[in-house]
Amino acid sequence: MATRNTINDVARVAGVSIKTVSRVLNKERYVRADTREKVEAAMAALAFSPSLAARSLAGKRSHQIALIYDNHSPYYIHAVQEGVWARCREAGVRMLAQPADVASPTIVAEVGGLIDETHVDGIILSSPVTDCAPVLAELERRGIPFVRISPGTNHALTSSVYMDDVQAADDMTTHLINLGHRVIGFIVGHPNHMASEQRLFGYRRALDRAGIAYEPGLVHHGEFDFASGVVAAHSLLSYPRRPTAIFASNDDMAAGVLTVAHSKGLTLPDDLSVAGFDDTPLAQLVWPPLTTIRQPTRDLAFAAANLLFERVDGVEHRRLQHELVERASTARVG
Amino acid sequence: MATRNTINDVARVAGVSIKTVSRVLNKERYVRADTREKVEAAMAALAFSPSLAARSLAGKRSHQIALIYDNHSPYYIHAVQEGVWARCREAGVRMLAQPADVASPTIVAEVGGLIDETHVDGIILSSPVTDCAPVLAELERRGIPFVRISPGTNHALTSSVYMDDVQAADDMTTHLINLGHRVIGFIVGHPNHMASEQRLFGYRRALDRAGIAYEPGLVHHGEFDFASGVVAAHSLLSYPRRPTAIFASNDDMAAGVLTVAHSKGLTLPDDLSVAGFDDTPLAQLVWPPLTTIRQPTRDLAFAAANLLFERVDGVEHRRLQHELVERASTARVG
DNA sequence: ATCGTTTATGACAACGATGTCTGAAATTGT
DNA sequence: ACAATTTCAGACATCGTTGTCATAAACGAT
Repeated sequence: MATRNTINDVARVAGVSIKTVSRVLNKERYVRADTREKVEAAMAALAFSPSLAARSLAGKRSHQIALIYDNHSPYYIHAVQEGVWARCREAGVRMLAQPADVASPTIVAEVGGLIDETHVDGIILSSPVTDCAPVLAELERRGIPFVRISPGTNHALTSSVYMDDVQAADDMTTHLINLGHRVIGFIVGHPNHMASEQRLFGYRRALDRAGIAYEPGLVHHGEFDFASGVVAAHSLLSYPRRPTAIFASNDDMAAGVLTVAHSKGLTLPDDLSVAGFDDTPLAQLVWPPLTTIRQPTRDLAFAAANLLFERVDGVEHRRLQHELVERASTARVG
Repeated sequence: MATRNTINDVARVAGVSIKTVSRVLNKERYVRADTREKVEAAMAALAFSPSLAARSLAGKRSHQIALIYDNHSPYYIHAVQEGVWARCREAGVRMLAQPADVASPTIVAEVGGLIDETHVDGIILSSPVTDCAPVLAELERRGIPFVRISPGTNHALTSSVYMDDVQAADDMTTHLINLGHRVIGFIVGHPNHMASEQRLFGYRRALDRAGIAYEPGLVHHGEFDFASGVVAAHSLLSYPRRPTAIFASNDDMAAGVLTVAHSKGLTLPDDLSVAGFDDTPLAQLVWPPLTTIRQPTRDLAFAAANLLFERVDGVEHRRLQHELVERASTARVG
């Protein structure tokens, strides 16, 4: 078992001091071009990778950041991890993916422990941890930089990246109205997620503008999962004023609606239009493929990491565009 | 910004030396009960979390392991991460989730760099990295412990956890035969994954046993994704001897079959039975819900981490049971 | 009572980098 | 040509733990 190559080995091979190797490694000034080349050649020859442990212990940076999430959609988490990871890779920084539970009383201790143990240079929060007040307070107290992906509250607090959930839900509702629908069911998302309220608000705003009265019986509460979509769909489809379209706050719940519709023998989309939200891969795997809102999750995550590395002074917010993707699950009202 | 609490602070508060704190932390012998209690009280009072960087630098262990994957199914990755993470949490070890690309020429350097940078104590490989020969050779060379989840080759090499893919595919095929199907299409998985061959083998074995001739035209090659399922389904459904059932090697491809069937106006499952494999959440989100093989992915991952922590002498293999889950996508032949 | 063994604790070096400081060499201005 | 400045490179302390070794206290056997 070969013993690890250290900065000392590189220094010896290159014929310089370890400090000079360190300078090359960190791209510091005051290294002559030919010296740098010698060192780089030595590093390549030894396949040298510096110990993160030693670097974070001695230096001010750990070259690691953490991504904290508590989200039960594998597709969403996957996209977020992918985006953050891609940016970290460019920056030569390691990403620690850390699941959490916003409902747990120990979440603050866990986040604090993570920071103390790993010395991470910064943190990225994804929904709903973005709006977990105790966690935010703890991060503020420690003065550790962090960026939030799609936060719902305290926008002034820190940098964040987001999309306009209100406008997106408005867009979709308007789209359904333009297809002639007047009785439109809506399934709200998980109460932990601030986006849920915002999407509901967008739905109401579009109805208002079109002069359609808001009808509480057409709105059901779900939890962003398939099962709650099924439950909500059953209620909505047995409501006296049966909707001609159902807009679910995410794709999983929309899939639940499709299943109920199929099991009742409805022909889609003629008997019922169904719309989702997020444009996860699932939207294209179901039948009929879902008309939905493309949420640029991967790009939001990438942008969040970018913002963290830029260390912009003060607070900066970046909004990314959503897009309505029309597929076969919606049609002009029959 | 509070400065980090160190082992020195704990030692001062508890009135002992730092070495004694270290002993308590690592559950070493030779600490009197009352001393241990004093130290533990001090640690709790200071909310002390030891620096992983210092621990891995000074000690032989880093309290970190890496999970390396190259898999394009978010559901699969999610389940694997969950399982490994749960076991790590129990063990007080951090999990580094590391995407990789088995087709990349730099994969060995990346894995080596990961090990050198992070000093990980062990590694868990998931398919198809499990069968990436250069990576396996590098890990062997370094003598770092590793466990593989569902490897396809070199079973003698290291410990692993797996399920019986051949038997599972045989079970499903037999199930379809028992429902009266005689013309059964099969969609093979991604060529990178050894499981693909094994599932094909199980399909053929079941046909043989039932005395049904193997017909190459009924077998199409896919890549474990929805799109390739669609392509394969189109071919199969226009084959002269049109199959009454199609068995896809995973759920995503099965979803592709469903979509093609729906778009051709077939009534499911009466006109066509469809079976999947894996029992990812997707299986229940599509219509009709898929009859599939439940692969205990999360438990396999948990067991893999367990095996790694146990450091069993030599090589150990653990097989977990699969299960045929019958849902509405399969029916007796019409 | 004495000795040997086990238990319990601490002093100090070491891990592999970076930060700080110091001084030599190269460059610039006059 | 000389002083002042900037550039370049190394010596050494340091980060927060664990490993090794030394030693004191407690215990058991004679």
